[in-house]
Amino acid sequence: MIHIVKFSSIASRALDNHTVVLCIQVMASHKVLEFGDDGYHLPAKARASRSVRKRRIYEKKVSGDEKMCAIELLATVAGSLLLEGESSGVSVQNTVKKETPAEENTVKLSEDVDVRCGFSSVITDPCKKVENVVKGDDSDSCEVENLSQELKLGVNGGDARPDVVVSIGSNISTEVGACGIDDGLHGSRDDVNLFSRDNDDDDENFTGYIRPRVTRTVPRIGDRRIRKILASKHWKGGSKNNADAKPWYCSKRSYYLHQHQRNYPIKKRRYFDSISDSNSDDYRLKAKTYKVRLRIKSFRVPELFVEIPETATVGSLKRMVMEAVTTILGDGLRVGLMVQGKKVRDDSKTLLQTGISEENTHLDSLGFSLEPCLETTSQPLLSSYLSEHACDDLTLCQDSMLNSNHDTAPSQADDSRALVPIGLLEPQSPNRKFKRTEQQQHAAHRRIRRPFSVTEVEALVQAVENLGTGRWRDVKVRAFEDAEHRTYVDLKDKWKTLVHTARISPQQRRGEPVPQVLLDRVLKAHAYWSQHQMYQLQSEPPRFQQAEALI
DNA sequence: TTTAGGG
DNA sequence: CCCTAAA
Repeated sequence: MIHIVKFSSIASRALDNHTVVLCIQVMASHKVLEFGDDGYHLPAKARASRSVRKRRIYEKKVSGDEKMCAIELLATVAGSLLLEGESSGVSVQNTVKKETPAEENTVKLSEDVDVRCGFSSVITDPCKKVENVVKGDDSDSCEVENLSQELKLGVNGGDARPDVVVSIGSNISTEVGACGIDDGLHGSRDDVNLFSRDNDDDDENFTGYIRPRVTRTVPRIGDRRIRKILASKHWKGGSKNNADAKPWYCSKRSYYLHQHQRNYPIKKRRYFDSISDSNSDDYRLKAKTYKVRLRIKSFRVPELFVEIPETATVGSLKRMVMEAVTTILGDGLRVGLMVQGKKVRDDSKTLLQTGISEENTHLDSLGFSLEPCLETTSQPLLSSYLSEHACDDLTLCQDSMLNSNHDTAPSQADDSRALVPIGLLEPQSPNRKFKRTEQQQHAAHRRIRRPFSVTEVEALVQAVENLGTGRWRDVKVRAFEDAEHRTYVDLKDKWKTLVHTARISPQQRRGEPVPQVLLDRVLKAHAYWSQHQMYQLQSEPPRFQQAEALI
């Protein structure tokens, strides 16, 4: 059962040499939710209100270059997901001391990470429009000195897979490790660090990052190379491609794992061996009872693009990031497991069968991922907390999440438990709870269904007869001005369905029957305006009533 | 913001 | 109803 999940930190970086590092601490399934050094709490309103949303501004697509020019915000939540095995009773704590906004275009991130157990992971982002959420919060326009450009924060699509992950922030080095069940016999339990990026200057334009337990100055970033990283085409991708979406980092991870295998402390390989019972009646028997504890050392939130005026305060920025993160978490996450680059989907397999507990050897290529929750079998990981405390506030978030996720292959939704039998996951109860709320959430977002009454249909038909089928705004003003809940889009949609209804047999129609006479008028008007669209485009649209006679 | 269509 | 590309 996962008791504690924390985002231990989040770092963002601006392109203009200004760096802002934010830290977030999230304690899922508990109530703590700190944000940065302000002790930020889960926003009471992480979702833009309907009204806000309504008048949200649609922006022109930002050109690639514009995007680039905009502050490249590297939002990296290098957090630690702490697992607390209930059975073992091991309580893990992760402490991250936050950052120090620098005055000189640099920021120091100092932290003290002490994570005992966890697994590194990456959230393959689900959300594709955090902007919406964020926008709802543009009210705070205070002063900010360090941000000179507009921060563009965006969340990549479902199957985002950046070439590179640039992380500044803590826990960048992902660590995957395993240790025997904590029996206290092994006082020393070094972290298995498979990812030391130290010598990894790469080919990938890593510009800098901070490792745990290190205080370091983030290099200034003025280099456009970053763009490549952030604006990587790989980040985009329709949700429909989610079917085969794998956590983008998988391959990368493997890569790094191999690259850094040498860093793997040999002594660790003996870790399990030492666990064997001293009495060791039967080694093999004991072996089967081995327990593996996996570590989620950190995980990143892929990308967050936030739009914030330069006059905003750091505090508001943090809030935005918070909301973005919340959004991502809001939809729930599930765990994906990868062993040696292969996704393990068969939940029934034992770890032994998967080759995880036998020797440590396989751990080298063990990888976890946090993925968007899908389908009904999904395993919301962090959502339990959210569902309990922030459901109402995450509607919009959920919306976007859902929209970007429901196209995903359901087949992925079943591998989450493969490696969690350690009792780290305890999905059942929290899950169901989440489920309900999720649906409720969805329902909450979607406007309530309001079937058109015959009277309304009449009014609509009348208006269309006169105005034609291309002036919904006018139809609205003219016939539904007072019907606040009927937008011109609604009217347009209704007309669409009316035409359809009129064309199908009465038996196939549903809902309150529309008088045939009206349907006839619908058809007639539709036919008419189809023939006379030209008039609409031109100056003198003939009156339907009159023109009708001509037909 | 509206329009026009697909989902 | 929703979501959006386009206009």
